[in-house]
Amino acid sequence: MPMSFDISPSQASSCSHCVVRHSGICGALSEQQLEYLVSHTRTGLYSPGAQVFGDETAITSYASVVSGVIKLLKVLEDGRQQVVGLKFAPDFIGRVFATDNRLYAEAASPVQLCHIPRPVMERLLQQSRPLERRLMAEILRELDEAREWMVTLGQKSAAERVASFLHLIALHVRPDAAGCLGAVTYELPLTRGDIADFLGLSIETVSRQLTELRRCDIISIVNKRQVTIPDMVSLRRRCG
Amino acid sequence: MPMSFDISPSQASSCSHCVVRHSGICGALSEQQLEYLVSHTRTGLYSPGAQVFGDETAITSYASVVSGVIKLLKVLEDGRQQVVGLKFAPDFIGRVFATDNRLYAEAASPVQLCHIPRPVMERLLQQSRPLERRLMAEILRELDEAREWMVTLGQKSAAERVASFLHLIALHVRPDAAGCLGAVTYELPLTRGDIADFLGLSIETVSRQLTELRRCDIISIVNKRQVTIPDMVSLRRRCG
DNA sequence: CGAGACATTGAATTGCCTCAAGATTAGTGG
DNA sequence: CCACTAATCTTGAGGCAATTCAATGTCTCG
Repeated sequence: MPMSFDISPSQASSCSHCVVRHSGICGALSEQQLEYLVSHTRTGLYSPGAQVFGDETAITSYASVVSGVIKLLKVLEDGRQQVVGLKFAPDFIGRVFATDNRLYAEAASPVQLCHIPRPVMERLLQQSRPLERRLMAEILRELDEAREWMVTLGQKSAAERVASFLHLIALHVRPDAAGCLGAVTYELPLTRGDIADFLGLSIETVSRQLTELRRCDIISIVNKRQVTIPDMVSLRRRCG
Repeated sequence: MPMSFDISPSQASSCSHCVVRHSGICGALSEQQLEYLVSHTRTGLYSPGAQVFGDETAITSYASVVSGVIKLLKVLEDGRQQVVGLKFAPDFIGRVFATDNRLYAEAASPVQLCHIPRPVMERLLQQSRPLERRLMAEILRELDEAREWMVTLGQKSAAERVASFLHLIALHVRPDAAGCLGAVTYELPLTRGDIADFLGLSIETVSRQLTELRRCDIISIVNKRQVTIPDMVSLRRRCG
């Protein structure tokens, strides 16, 4: 089992101007459906490490990330764990058309979620084909990302993995950064331990590779978390 | 680029009793829709190593596996490649709702496919919500499998990876083998090289681990390919 | 200020890869 | 039918990258 701080989410009452309105799946809904959804939504706040969904538990609700980062992880009996996905706002979380979860969802940073009760989501999915399409698009993107990451896990060296991770986060923060010439700066949403679990490396190796990248002026880091990438092209060259 | 033997598929005319009728996605269609589909289907035969779909090429058709095994793989500039998925009958192949491929699809064993032209598939998807649901279910399963495999690639030792691979194939051949007491025998659909690319290991390491499993009587192998697993439980214990 | 979590750095170990040489199999043509 | 070649697989020896173990450094918060 992953470390579970068991911080129960602060439950707020339904928020009419919840960010879910602007989120991924909600552009697919009519005014009326959106009204229905929002009136059945609950906001949850989670501290880093708090468990949002459990493995092998019944699915009672889905969620949409309002802010922060969620890590999806799988755990082996002996405690080894692998982060198999990261969820940023406005991603949707949950296995639709299934009855139970197959992984843990944990807050990586402070997270705000909009919880959607399962029956509500199922009713909307039944009604709205655009919603189903939107969801399908998101799942296909998840599949692409998972396969991309399989290449990193299976083929790349530690140095390349760490570079690929920094690159991945940069693209999430600044989606147009791919061809961007200017510097990109962001706050790392994961601890070294989380990064290690994501990359299939040890904490020490992650740390060493970050140091090496800093030594080569590919990145600079202040306060352990604030990352600046002066040149995305140089970083990309290190991704393998 | 992966080795491309460029064996062009033998094109047969549309086959009225093509196995596509019994395949995964086709149970979701009406008689009329099935008729429409089958009349626009072409059979293709591929030899091991032959490319079915290319990376970064336009999507002109989808396919359904009739027999044999397809490997989906991603390739880095320097030639390293990672198998990111295996497709067995009656799996569906292709990125729906997208315009271009993001990976290579290659025959691992001799393969028979049913090709479905893109416009045909899109029209059916537009018409049939059950088909869309069926496809969604298959994509969700692919996502589950990809994440399961990420754990293997990121966390497991070479010995555990090889055991996990043999276990995976066993479950495909005999889906009920999970709790099965009897022996399971099958023909390996992949070469040592393919297995290595799937597991993120070298060919030599795969070979050594197979030898080791044989030495411990977890498996027996005849003619390099014919694998027998006398006890699935023992094998599972080695999967980590 | 002190405690605890998180991160960095070093030294020693090990698991897997690389390189290299044989063994086995399948396919080919004399 | 059998030698010959090419491809695939196995096995061994040595090297290296990443892990493990251990110690130190840094930040946060009561």
